[in-house]
Amino acid sequence: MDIAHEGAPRRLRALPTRLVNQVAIVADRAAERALETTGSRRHHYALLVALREFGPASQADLGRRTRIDRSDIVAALNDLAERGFVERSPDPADRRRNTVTLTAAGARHLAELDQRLDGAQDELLAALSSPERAELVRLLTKILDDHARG
Amino acid sequence: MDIAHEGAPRRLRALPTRLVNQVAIVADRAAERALETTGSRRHHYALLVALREFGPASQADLGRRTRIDRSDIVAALNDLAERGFVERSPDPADRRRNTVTLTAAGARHLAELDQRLDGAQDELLAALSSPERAELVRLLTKILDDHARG
DNA sequence: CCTATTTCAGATGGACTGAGATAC
DNA sequence: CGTATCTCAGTCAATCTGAAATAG
Repeated sequence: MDIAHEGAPRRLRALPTRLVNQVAIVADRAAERALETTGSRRHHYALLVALREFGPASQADLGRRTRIDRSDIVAALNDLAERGFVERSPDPADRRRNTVTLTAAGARHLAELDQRLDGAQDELLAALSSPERAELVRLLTKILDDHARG
Repeated sequence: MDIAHEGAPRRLRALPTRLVNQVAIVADRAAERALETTGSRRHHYALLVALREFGPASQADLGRRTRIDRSDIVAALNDLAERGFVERSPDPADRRRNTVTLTAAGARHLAELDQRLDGAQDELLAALSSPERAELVRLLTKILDDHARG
């Protein structure tokens, strides 16, 4: 028999660092489950989204946009390129860089992931009203913007 | 040069599962840094808090209270027992169980961790007002309570 | 000379699984 | 018998570090 979150110590229930950590576990599980059958993970999704929104970019740029580590970018792009969802080509203007481009197949794959992840959001936030969801997003964004300036 | 969170794709900035995940990274780092010199980590802290709040408990109970996996409980309690912060004794009423007890040294150590973690909360939530912090805790708790019932 | 980009090899900590031994 | 507890061994995805090769 499982004890619900109400069974946790008061101190832990009121500790924001812990609270955020626990909600992230639930959130990550929901996102993982949503992507389960797609062959993609959160990193792949974030990279595809960045390419759709900003157009072709270098790997270093993608890392800054998504906050994914340079080294994990390499691995995720290898996967995506193998499946034909992105293409890597050398940047003639700066030969250290790869220009990464979203393919048509990649855009279609991304649309599918979008839908599945919308479902994961609803699952995570089922207990919250629309204004509550908006407020949560606002507060989390405020925290993140504050720390990204550090 | 690092791009702030404002530089992230709009879709990602508005995606709660992602947002929570990113804030959790910041939160975990703050908590880790706060505990850095203490020889304890988040698991140790959660276990000590549970023992203080509920008194002596079996390892299975501690796992339910803290949502730490049975197997990670074993490792964390090994550490704490080695340092004299908890004691394990067989439960005479049910000989499958260990009764885990907080020692005086453990309580002193816990008081130190409490203080350090208070600092980590302020660091994480620096950008939020008091009512905003309370609202964030309320919303996160609501999500967690909702999912703990699944 | 120093910095930036891509890549690889690996460390680390956390969440989790499976199985065995023991006891209810 | 089936179930619960404790323990160990080990998997897994994600975060992150260090260093090499190349190029600005």
